[in-house]
Amino acid sequence: MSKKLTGNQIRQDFIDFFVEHGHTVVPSMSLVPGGDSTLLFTNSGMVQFKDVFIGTDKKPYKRVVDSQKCMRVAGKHNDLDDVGRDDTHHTFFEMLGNWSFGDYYKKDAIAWSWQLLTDVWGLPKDKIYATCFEDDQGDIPRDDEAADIWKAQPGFNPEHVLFFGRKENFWQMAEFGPCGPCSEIHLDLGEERDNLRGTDHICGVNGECTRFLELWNNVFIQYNLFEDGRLEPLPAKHVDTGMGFERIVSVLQGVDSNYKTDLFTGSLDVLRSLTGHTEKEMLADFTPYRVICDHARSAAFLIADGVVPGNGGRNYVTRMIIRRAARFGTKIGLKGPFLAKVAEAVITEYGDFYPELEKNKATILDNLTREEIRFARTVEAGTNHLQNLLTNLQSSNSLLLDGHKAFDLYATYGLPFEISRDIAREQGLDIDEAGFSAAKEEHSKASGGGKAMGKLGGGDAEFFAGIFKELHKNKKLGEHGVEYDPYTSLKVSGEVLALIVNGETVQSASLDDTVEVILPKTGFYIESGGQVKDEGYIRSLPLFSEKMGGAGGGRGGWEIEVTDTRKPSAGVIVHIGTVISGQPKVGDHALAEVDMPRRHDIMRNHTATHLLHHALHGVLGNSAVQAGSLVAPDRLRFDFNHPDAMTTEQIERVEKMVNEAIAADMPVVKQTKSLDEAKKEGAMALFGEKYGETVRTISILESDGAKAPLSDKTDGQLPDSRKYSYELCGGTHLDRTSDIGAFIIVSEGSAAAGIRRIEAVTGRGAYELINKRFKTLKQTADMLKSSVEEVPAKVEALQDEIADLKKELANLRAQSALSTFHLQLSNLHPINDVNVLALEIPDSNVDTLRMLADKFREKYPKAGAAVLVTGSTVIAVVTEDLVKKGLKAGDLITSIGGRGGGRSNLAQGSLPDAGQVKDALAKVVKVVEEKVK
RNA sequence: GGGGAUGUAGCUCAGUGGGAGAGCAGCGCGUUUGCAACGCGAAGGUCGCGGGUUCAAAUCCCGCCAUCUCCA
Repeated sequence: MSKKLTGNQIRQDFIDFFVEHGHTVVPSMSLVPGGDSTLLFTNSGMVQFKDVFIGTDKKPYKRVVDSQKCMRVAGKHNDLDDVGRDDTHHTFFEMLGNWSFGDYYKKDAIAWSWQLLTDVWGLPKDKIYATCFEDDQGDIPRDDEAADIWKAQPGFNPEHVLFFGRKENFWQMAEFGPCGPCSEIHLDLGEERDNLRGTDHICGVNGECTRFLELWNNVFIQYNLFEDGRLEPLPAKHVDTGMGFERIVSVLQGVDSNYKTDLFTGSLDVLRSLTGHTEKEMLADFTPYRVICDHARSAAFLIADGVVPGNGGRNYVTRMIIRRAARFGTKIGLKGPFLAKVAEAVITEYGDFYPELEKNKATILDNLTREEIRFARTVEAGTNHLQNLLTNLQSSNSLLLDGHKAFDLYATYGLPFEISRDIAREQGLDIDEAGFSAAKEEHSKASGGGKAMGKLGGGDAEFFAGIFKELHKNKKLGEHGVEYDPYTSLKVSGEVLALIVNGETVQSASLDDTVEVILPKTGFYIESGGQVKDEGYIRSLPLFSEKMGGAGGGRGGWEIEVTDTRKPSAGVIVHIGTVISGQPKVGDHALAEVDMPRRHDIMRNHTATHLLHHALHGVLGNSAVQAGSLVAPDRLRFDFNHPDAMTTEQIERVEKMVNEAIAADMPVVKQTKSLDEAKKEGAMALFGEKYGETVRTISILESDGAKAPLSDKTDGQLPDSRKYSYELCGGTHLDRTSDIGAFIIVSEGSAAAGIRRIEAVTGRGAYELINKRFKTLKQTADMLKSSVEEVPAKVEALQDEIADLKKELANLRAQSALSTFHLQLSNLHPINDVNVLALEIPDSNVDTLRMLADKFREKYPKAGAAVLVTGSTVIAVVTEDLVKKGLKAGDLITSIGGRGGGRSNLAQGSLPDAGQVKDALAKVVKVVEEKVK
């Protein structure tokens, strides 16, 4: 520990050490776990190897070393509010790990841990403790093997082996399945690091204070736990280790806080330059600094992995993290967006090891600033609402703001509780915190707190794994199981290996049965990467004899219509369909044929999707990355990160670019190569997608090489031409872009906050759309008696004409109404000193009647009453002095047989029977006479 | 995925079933001018979209869309 290592060196030391011991370096998987819907974020190193331990995935290597990005933020207890209040917790952290998949075991794992910690990094041997497993329930044997290995390490104090029970030292992934004992390495940091010094507490390994630090966990996966409680040794034993990167860095740099390591120095310096605090001032109120640095780091990594702030799921977590950081920023006097500056420091610190940060720098900074601005707006609007509430509170002589109301501010207007409380307290008021919590609880329940997981049970997988084992044993299937080739084998013949009806294996199926069929090989595409599954047919083939009237036609011939294809378990692919003729039997020879026209439509849409993706980058910039995709036969849907709606002009440019690429007849080249190589060449990979070691790449080439390869190749050089688009993709694609035919964007809209969605059609779909639209247009042109080109001008002229006519008509009607009205007005004879007018004005409307009513009142500000009718609409107006005498306008309407009401001096309604207008009007005079008598 | 809120003039918003408004911006005219402002006038609206209830809907109910927001 003489010279101080940097964080980056420490990470590299770890990796180098295990590479020297034969490990392969594997890059961290994305924070968004691919193919695992049960997990919000990658939360430990083992996530990307989970399937290896379960046995459904195999890797080409047996020893691996990595540093895995992890997020722990939305667990059972939402501990986000606690992160940053102490020196060890983070939302984002790195987990260093070395792995053995059925290769080395406890002996090497422990010895290497010891060597790395003591020889390479020089930690004091007498301060290191190791815990081993001893079952507190007495069922599982004590892990003496590990304990003995520890005691044999040179310089290790044998008394430092301690035994703990299931809670501390037994690891299981789930209720059942692979599991095993683990051995943790703890470090005694010395008495001075005991935060509970002088109090009565357990001071030891797994104790209560901070003196002993858990550094590294070595998990030894050696058992398989069955549902009946049976524990069987696994044939292949694994090692899974994890060391908290930030912890080891703090130890090796001799600091008492993760936040005092050089991992955070850059961020803290930026922050201090913004606040103007000295280091001493900063440490005196360290929490805001810790929160901001931690959250800025998390947000930067999340956005780099495509998780932009939003209002649902992972995106929501990103938003909460950013907003919490922004809130703590105001606590140390920061005004306006500042997180982008902190994130820049994060990118500088981590960019070398995690190139995705550098690559997405602009997106990261932009998203942070946008979210801060959005948050500021939300807080301002929320504060206005709060102020209204507080003002009401003060005028009602109350001091405590109702908790439900405060929660409403939070849940509906997004104003954080702390901000509400601070503002209230500034005004000598407070908020009912208990009521707030109660409301929160209610809300949490109302929005589906106890929602169950998806239907993805493990039972299916076990059932099919059993079938696979059986078929493998009988040499019907190789060790890789059913051969899957959706690219070149669209017609495949083979023996029916298994039939499953109603969840049970059967020897034969009958007409109309829904059946699952396993064949040795298939070309049916399994839904993946947005591309939908294939449909098609499986038909019986005559086995030995010559053809008997074609496939499915002969005696014993049968046919199954395939509607779905799935991979329920490693090595097994099932075709799901309905028997539409005959009786399929296990052992029959069959031909599986993909519905080719449908598949061809899908391929057009998939290749077009890649062209669209590229065009979006060209028009909107590289931050417009894919956020979701659907490739169906009749349409394609593409979601991508973009903050604003696209303009019509942008949409047109994108559409044009894609169609130009189609017209250019570009070759589409499919290759398989190593993930590393593809990434190095700059192939676009998708967030949240799980890739194996070898990947399939789709390149669309800008210019046509003379002998461009047109089908899958596993080696060889591409012709010397630039790549127009280059993506990792397992989907099926055309050989040339011209095969797409045409590409039309049908709609552009919003899919979620910050995510836009484009829907488009190609090929046949595009033709149908064009045809339909053209027909409509032609029809319109015919109706307008114009050419298609002249339609817009014609319609515009028509609209203008209609508007003019409408105005003119309205004027004429008003004039005519006015003249009728004036005529009557001048002939008015007062009855009992009241000027009564009852008048029908044909072809008028409410607005005109009102206007006339006003004129009436102008002329007779006193002692006037009028009823005006047009069609079934009636308006009554009465001057104030008469209202006081008891004549209300609404009553006037009802008393002449109408329905309606309004204000006392002006009412509006209708006469139910249009034929009775004259009678109704005749009544007016009588009613008025009656009332004002 | 679920709960809540919002959608009215170019912008910020008011308008709790009966005459669509204010402030700012923009336009015209005028006064004044050190900067600037002030006065007057006109214009600008499918009240998000679609149904329903009602004599009558910006307003009430239902559905959809969009935006904001919380929860999982």
